[in-house]
Amino acid sequence: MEYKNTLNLPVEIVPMKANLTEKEPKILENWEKSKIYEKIRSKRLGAPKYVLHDGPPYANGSIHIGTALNKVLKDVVVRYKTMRGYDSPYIPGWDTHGLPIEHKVALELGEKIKSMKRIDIRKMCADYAMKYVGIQKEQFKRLGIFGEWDNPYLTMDKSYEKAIYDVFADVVEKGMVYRENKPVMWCPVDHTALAEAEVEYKDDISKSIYVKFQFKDDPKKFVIIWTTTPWTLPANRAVALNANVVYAEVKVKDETWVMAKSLVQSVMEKAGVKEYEITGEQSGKVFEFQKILDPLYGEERPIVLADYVETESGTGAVHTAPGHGEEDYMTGKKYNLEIFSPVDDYGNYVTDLPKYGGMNINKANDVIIRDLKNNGALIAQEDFKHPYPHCWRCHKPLIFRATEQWFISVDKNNLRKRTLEAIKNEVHWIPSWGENRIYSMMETRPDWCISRQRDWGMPIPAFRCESCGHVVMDPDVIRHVAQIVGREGGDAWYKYDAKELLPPGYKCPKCGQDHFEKLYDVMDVWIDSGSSFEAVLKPRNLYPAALYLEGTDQHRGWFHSSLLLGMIRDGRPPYDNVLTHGFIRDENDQKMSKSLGNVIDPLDVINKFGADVLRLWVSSTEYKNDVRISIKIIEKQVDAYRKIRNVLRFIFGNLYDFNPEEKVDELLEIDRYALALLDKLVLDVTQYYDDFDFHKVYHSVFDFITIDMSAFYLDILKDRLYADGKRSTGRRSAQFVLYKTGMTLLKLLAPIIPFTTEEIYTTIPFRKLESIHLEDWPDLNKEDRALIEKWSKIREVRDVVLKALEEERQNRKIGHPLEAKVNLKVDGELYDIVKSIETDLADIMIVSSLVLEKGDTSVTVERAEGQKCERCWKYSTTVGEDKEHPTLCSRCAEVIRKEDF
RNA sequence: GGGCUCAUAGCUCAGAUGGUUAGAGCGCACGCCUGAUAAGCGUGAGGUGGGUGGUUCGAAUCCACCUGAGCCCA
Repeated sequence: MEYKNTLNLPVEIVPMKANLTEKEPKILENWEKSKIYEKIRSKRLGAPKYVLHDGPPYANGSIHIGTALNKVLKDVVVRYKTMRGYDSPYIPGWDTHGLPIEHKVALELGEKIKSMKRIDIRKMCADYAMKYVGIQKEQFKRLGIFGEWDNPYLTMDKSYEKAIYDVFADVVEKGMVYRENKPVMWCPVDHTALAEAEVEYKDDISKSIYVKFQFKDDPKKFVIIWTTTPWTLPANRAVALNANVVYAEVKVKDETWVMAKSLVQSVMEKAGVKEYEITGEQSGKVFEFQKILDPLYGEERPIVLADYVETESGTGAVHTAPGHGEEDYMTGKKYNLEIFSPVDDYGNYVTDLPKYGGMNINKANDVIIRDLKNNGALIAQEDFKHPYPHCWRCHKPLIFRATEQWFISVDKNNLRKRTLEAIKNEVHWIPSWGENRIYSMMETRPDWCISRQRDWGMPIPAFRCESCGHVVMDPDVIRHVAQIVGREGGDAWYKYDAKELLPPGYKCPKCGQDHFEKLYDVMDVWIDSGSSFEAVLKPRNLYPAALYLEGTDQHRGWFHSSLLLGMIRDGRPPYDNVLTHGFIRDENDQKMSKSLGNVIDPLDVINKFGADVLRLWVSSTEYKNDVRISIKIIEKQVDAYRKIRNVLRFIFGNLYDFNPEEKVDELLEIDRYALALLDKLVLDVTQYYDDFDFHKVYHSVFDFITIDMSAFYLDILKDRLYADGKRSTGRRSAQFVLYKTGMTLLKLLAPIIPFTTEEIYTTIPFRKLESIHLEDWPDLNKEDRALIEKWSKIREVRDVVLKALEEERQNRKIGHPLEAKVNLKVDGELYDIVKSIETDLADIMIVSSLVLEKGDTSVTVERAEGQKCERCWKYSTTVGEDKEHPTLCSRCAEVIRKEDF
């Protein structure tokens, strides 16, 4: 008789080879075909809601690893909450307006764009966005993200666009929108405003000059400023010093020049002054609000303080033209200076500017330098090479030029204060430092510049009266336009003329006339996405959201804009919790970049290893900080995946003849211990999911699988499963625990590896539902603490025995542990513990026999007595006793006789 | 330059309130098994806790500074 055939060896139900790249697409297909997501949704209908509101990624390219990280994290949250019994819908969205798309379209069009109508450019932008919405959608689905992919939100949806206007009308109505000059980058050749992304920096040579500004109450005292843009001097409104720099008073002939002390020598060399004397020094602070006279016009101007004034070059003093520089503008706002910008679209001074009106600013440089020389204000001049912004299209130098922009005031109606309080009191920030981060941003941020001189976005619904020039920004008008936009989309602004967009009979509130022109700025896209709570959540009755989950860059981005708009519209944040993740770096902690060649493409990972491997990687990281990825790191996850899969395969392979409906009357102690460990695992893992600590889920499940199951429990179980009678108490007890463990592990892992858990769930014979993702979370049972403690002591004894076995293996006394007989001595409490399971000790150590004695702890190993049983491979003195089965031990002989082979 | 953040074995991570020789898994090395087999089991070697100072009887844990890295501003 071939005794091997009488063993209950595992049957391969779950194949060892994962083959995810082929299986996952098929599972996806099945999900779609059987509408699993819809079934999940309807199963949770009426349950308490848990709303994770999706922040819209920008639709201008394939997904990258960061997007993948973000979406997988969201999916894990949503799947977990769903299994816990919440109604947790996920409505994915896309950010579709904005410069990056318009920029790409412009690149494709080239020169042609200059002759195109706005509405046609917009059409191309919309097409471009739609193309990538489609691409990204498929990529997200392939990652295993569950959501309403057939009904996502797009910021260019008509209904969404209407919601933007509804929010905006509110902002206007509350008096928070104003219009003011602000410098933007301007190309005088293409006469258009440019965004930072459209600017290229290259070296340029500028004329730098050193100019004397006389103190008002001392005609012999001057502050010396330095500038590389003489043409901005006519727009000068102040001189800025640094409060933390020491300024010297330098005697030059009968004059006193003020400049940074550390720069005196170099300035004097440039000015060709050989004889001078430092007669005093002052902190920059003391000059604040002193009056100086402008050398071109003789106007009185204040001295102000600004910490961007540096002493690397120049004089430690600069003039300040708030209409011609970002920093100057900030200083201008701070000191309430005029934002003066006397330059037109073509780079010429406006005609009514005294002295230089109508002149091109490039020519004006020389004229102004000459004038300064003539009136004695110029003390030095040189060429200065520095990086300077140029137009991406015509490659000519740009200028800063103030134009009319729209702003949302952050301080009107106490908005900033109320928002700061809400940050502290109404939102839970995870990790906790997020609160501090967004708080200090909100505390110091300037007013929100919301207008962009572009075409691809939501038009700012402003009209200008053709009679009196009054600019209309009226909430009722906006709501009227919103109705039209709700029907026809933002394009309506370009399709219809002003009369058709305004309410019938609308008259200018200033002059009573009724002829208007439309203005053509569009909104900052942060208004678009920041309005999503209005556009997406409220209509679906999902407001406010439980959670926003994005990268930490969104503390200034989406969290920030959503918060401000939420505070204005509803007086509360649109979210209760904000969870942030870090950024992805390579294994050397460097950021990913094409030039470094360290970019990992999520699609490559999916195509090579499978989405579940990528998701397993996500779950393994402490994503609240930055995380690392590389091929090597992914390959580690492949190993981990194999281990998990193999243990599940072993578990279910031993359950081929198990029927969970049949009662198992009695559990062995070690089996109850295994269940206690499982109970503890479920409790721990649940807590970790609740805390969004997915890496702890990963590690605790993985440790359970490898340490508690594979290396301990399952290894010990083999003899019982294989060699005991098929229906014996021992085998059925083990199978019951395996069944519990297997099903529980599938559920615990389902949010992380949805494909594999589904594959196994639909393969094994125990499935009750159509999909693992329709299952509920495992029950939470308090683990048997005493049993766990008792057995952890037993396991310590086991470690000592194992070590002794290893020694004798090295000494060639034994090979397989079943060749050993162990003599174990322990004392005290430990003896009592071990004694209580004495008959199982040999099996627990996986040796053929074990003799327990009381005494100082010691382990000795000798060759097992008796013969090796041909069936169970244990050594036993009972081998040979049975006449019918002379090569079997008594246990096996009995099993054989009882079972019918 | 400013705000926030991170830095524990090759890798991924643990390590309330400062207190015995800093832990786990993976990987690696060596060995066992060949009835989980492109599997399984055992043993072992790996850490000046980024660096320098300080507080303390005592610090990976508290403080300061420095270095490197990241996000957001300027």
